[in-house]
Amino acid sequence: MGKGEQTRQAILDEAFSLASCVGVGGLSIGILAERTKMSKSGLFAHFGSKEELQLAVLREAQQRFAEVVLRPAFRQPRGVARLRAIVLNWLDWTRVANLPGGCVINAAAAEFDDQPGALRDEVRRGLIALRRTLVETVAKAVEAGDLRPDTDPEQLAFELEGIYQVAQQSRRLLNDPDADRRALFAFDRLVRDYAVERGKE
Amino acid sequence: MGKGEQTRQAILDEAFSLASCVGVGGLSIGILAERTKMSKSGLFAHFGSKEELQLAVLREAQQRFAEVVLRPAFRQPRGVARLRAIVLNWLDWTRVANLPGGCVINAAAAEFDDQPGALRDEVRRGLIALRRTLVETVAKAVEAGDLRPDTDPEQLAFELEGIYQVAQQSRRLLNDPDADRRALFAFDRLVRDYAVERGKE
DNA sequence: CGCTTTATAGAACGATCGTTCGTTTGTGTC
DNA sequence: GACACAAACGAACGATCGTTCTATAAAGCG
Repeated sequence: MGKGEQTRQAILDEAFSLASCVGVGGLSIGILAERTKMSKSGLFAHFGSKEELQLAVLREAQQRFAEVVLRPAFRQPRGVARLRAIVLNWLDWTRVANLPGGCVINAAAAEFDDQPGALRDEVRRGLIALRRTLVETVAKAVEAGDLRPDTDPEQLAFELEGIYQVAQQSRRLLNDPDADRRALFAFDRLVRDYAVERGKE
Repeated sequence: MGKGEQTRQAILDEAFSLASCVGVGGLSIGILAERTKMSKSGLFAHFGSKEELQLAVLREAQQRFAEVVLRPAFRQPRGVARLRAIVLNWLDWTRVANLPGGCVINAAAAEFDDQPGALRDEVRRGLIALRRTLVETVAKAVEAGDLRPDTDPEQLAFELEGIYQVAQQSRRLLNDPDADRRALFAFDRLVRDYAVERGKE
């Protein structure tokens, strides 16, 4: 890796955790230059525009999410176990990744959901991919016989995302120490609802 | 109402719908002055600082939420009927209120959840009040005999907020036309889970 | 009406924003 | 070591930001 790629990555690291606090839209080249001890113009040259920097941060976030949340979970056997692993990693990922100010992607989703442009498209792309992964994981849990055959994977994935989002908000804004516990409780109840009832099948 | 209060409200109206699109943090006095056909300084004088303007917008949002979502629902008899009315109004409130860019409060929650200050405090206060209202409504549904006595109102309120949040995201960002239907489906399943089973009681 | 108070306008402030340009420093290669 | 190229810098740009000040216009009241 050449010098250019190296510093670019260092900038991205700093931008990533900064965006966690101020949002992807709140990123500032001046402040970022200050934190990385670079000149504004020197930093700027690595991206060509602020939007390109923001896009790079979003892509970085998605990549780390896949590494930290999804990939380890896929070592679990297909079925509810894998689904549960995803939820557990998901709830933990702001701690595992360097995200002192919360999930970048979720914040960006709320920020850009009504502002057409490349940033919104990128966020959208990422969330659609995540949703698809969830749907497929649920579908495999059905195939594996963990969930009832009439389970609607899209509905279950929908509800899983809701659990995650409210957990984040409860933990971060309301300072609710029980947020994770409640999220897991909701997940378990959800899965129990859709589970095949072993005694009756 | 004097002239001052009148124009202040007009500014707030405009700021409210503008914040829906760009976020409470993205509000700009210059742009707001342009939209209201006022001078920056003339507009500014009504609030004294940008932060005070932002706080006023947040308070306005909370007041409208109470009027549009909660108050009508409280005309329903206590119990699941009232709870369902809240959810229905809730899902509709970005359409009923002038919120072309989505729920101001939820966006602000994601924006300020890690930035200490008066704005975060205000958002927090509003969301805590909402959560409490939900909890009490659930508790009354238990008293009314609609829900099982061992129902945990805080848990149910927690999950209700999750349903709302994912519905918003799915509708606004993913353009999912089924978002509201899925949210209602989740609500009904949730309530059925906690409902007293009439045949067995 | 006249008088006091309030509301609005206009110009300017310093700060910061993203961006451009020319130059200098550094890196990697023959 | 010399050369070609990439990387970083420093200064400046025009624009916009929130804010302040002073002056003008309007509103409210006797």
